[in-house]
Amino acid sequence: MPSRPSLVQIAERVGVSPATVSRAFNRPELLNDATRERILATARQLGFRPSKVGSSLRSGSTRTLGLLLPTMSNPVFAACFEGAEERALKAGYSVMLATTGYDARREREAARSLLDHRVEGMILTVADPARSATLAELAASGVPFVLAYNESDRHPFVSVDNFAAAGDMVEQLVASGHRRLAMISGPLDASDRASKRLDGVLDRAARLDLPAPTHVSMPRHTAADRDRLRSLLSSPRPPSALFCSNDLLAASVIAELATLGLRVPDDLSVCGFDGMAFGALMVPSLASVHQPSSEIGSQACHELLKALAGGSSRSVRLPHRLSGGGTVARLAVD
Amino acid sequence: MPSRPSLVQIAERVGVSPATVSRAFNRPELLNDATRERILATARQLGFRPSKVGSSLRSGSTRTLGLLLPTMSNPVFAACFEGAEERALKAGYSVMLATTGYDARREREAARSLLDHRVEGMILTVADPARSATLAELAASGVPFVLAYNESDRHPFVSVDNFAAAGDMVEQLVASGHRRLAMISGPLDASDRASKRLDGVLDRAARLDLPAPTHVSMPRHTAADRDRLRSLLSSPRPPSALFCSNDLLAASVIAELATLGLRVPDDLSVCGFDGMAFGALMVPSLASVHQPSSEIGSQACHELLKALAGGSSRSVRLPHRLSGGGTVARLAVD
DNA sequence: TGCAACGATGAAAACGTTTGCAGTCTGTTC
DNA sequence: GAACAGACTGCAAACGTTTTCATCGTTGCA
Repeated sequence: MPSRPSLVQIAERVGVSPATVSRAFNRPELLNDATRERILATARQLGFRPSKVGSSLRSGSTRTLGLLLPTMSNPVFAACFEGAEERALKAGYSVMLATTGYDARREREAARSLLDHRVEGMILTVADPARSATLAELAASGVPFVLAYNESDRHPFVSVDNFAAAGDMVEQLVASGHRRLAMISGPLDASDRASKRLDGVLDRAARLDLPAPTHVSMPRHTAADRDRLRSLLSSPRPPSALFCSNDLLAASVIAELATLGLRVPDDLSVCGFDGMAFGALMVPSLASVHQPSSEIGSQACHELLKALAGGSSRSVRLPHRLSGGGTVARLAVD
Repeated sequence: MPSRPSLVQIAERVGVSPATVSRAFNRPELLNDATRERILATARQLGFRPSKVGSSLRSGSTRTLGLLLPTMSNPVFAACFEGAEERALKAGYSVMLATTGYDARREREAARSLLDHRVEGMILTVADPARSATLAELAASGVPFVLAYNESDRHPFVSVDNFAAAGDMVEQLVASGHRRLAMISGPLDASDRASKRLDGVLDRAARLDLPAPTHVSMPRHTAADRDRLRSLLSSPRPPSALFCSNDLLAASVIAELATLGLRVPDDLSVCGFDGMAFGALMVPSLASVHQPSSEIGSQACHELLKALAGGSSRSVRLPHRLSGGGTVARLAVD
């Protein structure tokens, strides 16, 4: 197993200068056809491919983007990744991915590591853009970045309008005859999305003269806590519909309800937020606010690339869409 | 926005040699306390962090691993990624992730790109290790790699024993009173796992004197084709249980069955393979062969790190586990 | 014939680090 | 007082590229 040959060794072998070998790969049109072929043939034969490490150093450009997302276990972020990756690939960029597990410390470390690798730009989702140390550091570093899913008035982002979207779901629940709602979320301080969605729910409920929806916060983002769920349902006038701040949580809620002997939607309606592909496969299918995750990723990447090309990134709000599902019952009017 | 300072500029600023600055970060114990502090302070103040590009070039080590997986939309691979990432992180490695979308061409391009970036090792899942051009190239390159999910007698891998695992599921189905089985998979030539699982099913069925299970191949890995499903069920003696070669496919099958008016498990039993976390949240919960995806990722990474440390990687078969679920009915004996 | 322009290639510097070797102190030991 | 050890730091080369500038033939044209 020969240690990878370098451009210089190819040059020696072929009997040309390193510059010429370099040109054979980067500016092939500059070379005499015969020379070029001779070089490429030798390169192929020896298994040579130019090292990006060397070229990054010399050119000052790594052609690599950093992606910093909470977790890949949430299909929303997985889709976002794929959207961004595809877009990056088309533009000739590679992707370094790091996950934070919703942990601020890991988030900071990972961002630093990405910067150390000299990624040229970054796409990331943080807990709360207003208080994120990571974001401050990133801004100070001068490396362009675009937020995904977060909303911010200080930094470019790509997301849906969480406030409005949550409100629209309330409206749809009301249209189905529901008036007593509850919002279920994970820890609010670890997700500005969840906060915005809750605000949207409360606001719209108020406008529609609904009784103020209860809010229950679960200890984890994507798993329902059985006791808190039970206590919510045993209140004097329990909700007829549970709006969960994300789809995984909704699925978990439904599963917990089943263990409590409650069937969805017959005994209780449930809906989520995200529109993950999987929701459509559930039986009954999960009602949700669909956000175009893959597009969020690709758009974020697109905006980032604009910045890298010397332009500047704009914030983008992509349209959401209510995807009705079998988990919300149509109630007879009181 | 000041362009990132280099180690040399810090050196000048502090009034020491570049070597000393380098040591402040890599061998701090070598330095006089005062010097070290002066350097680190200036570095912090100017926002300097040593560039991995420079150090990779000089040291010949990028401390980066490549991950090449079919898709992040399948939670199995997402979990595998997270397992590997965590393990890599602990060892001080970063991760470059690329997805192939089950496409051989993209697979090859992505592998090359990772090699160009001089990843020190690679973890990957290919369609069929025996015929993979990517794998051949990779082996020729001399970069160590470990297969995940694939099984091979020529390359190190980490996976479950697909043949045996599928057989065990057959056994469990039989224990629940099922005798007429069907296996549903995606395109076999794009997944050696699916093939092995099918073999396992056929083999065990034969041993148990079952009627030979039908096999239906769907055009896509994770989506059921309605027509093929219908034609399977309208055969003279239709199966009572459908064994799907992965969980996403199983979920899709269940959803399709629902649109055909068939309820699971009352009218038909369904089970999958993967044990994705999500299956447990389905109602009823999805019966499946659980493979420890996160551990597959971390073990693969572990084996890879062993190779990088000068040792060699061994193939590992991790234990599978049948996770009984509500989607398989317990039939009365004929 | 002379000169410009062009095509093809080479020489060398530069990118940001790391590290073996050598050097300068200081303090210690006979 | 000399030799020496140890602590600390500097010098300079090297890693694999890219790119500017220069060079050398050739060709086209006046």
